[in-house]
Amino acid sequence: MNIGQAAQASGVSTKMIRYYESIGLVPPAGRRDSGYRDFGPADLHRLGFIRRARDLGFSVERIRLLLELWSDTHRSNTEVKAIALTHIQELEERARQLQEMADNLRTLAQACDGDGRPDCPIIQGLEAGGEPACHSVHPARH
Amino acid sequence: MNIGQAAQASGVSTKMIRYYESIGLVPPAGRRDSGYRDFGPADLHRLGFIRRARDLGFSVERIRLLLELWSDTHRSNTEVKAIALTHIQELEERARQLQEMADNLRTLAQACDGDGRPDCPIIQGLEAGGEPACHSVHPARH
DNA sequence: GTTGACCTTCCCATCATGGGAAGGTGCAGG
DNA sequence: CCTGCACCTTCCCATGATGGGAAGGTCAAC
Repeated sequence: MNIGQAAQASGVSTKMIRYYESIGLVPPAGRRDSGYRDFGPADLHRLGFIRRARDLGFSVERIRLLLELWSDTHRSNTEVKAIALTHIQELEERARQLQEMADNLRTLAQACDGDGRPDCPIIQGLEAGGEPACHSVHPARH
Repeated sequence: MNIGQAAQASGVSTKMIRYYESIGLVPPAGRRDSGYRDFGPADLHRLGFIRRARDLGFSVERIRLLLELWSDTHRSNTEVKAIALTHIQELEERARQLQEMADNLRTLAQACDGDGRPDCPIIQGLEAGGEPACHSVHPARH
């Protein structure tokens, strides 16, 4: 199977398949005499695993861990679950931060009539935004 | 005022101040005889505007628009509000996608006991994840 | 044998940010 | 005056995951 067909079957682009090979996330594909890569069912299986993990937002490095656990028949599901729970927390933290930005901006936007006059509370909020909007330092606080 | 002091006062790192200057987001700072940049109150004001906009998740290009509107005394607040509302939608869309990933993963994780056995529904879900997971919806990268 | 679709490698771009090297400036203490 | 240290300058490189595109080889159908 050529790389294009493997891409279509797995849902991973040809660019990404080559990239994953280059960083060792998948083993080097077999080659035909022509130099073309040749993919078999096991390769597709692995690529599908990777794509589903990416669809769930896992980073490449986390996927590398998951792949190791996948191929380890003596793995403990405790480790897998720990990775998953950590990832869930990170996803929710990022979602929460984005939503917080949206909420803050909406507060500003609600004060703006948008009626065509030059007067604009949104601009004013950015201009002199009260406090330094507690950003960089300690994101802990829960 | 040196760049380090401007950085502390505005909450924008020295690296970022130079970068913003290089891409024309802020005008070239004045220079002393030594070649050191010299920042005045107007520069700090602009840097503070930029930092607050970034804290709200605006991209550099959007900030460029906002800065133009800021300096345009005849601006209409309609435009500003339109940018803000568009941005709110994008933020909430991204937050929603992240939360959806978290929810999907949590569904898998809840099926996993994490009791130390090799059997793991999370790995199984990644391995044979049913549907091709609807590829058309990517996390938006602007 | 030609054509067009596919493959190969290699380099470059993104976006916002930081790291670090090599060298100049400024100031305070001996 | 000299030394040291903290700061400044520019320049290059790296990130993470992805795509674009060029230059050139391969394959299959007509």
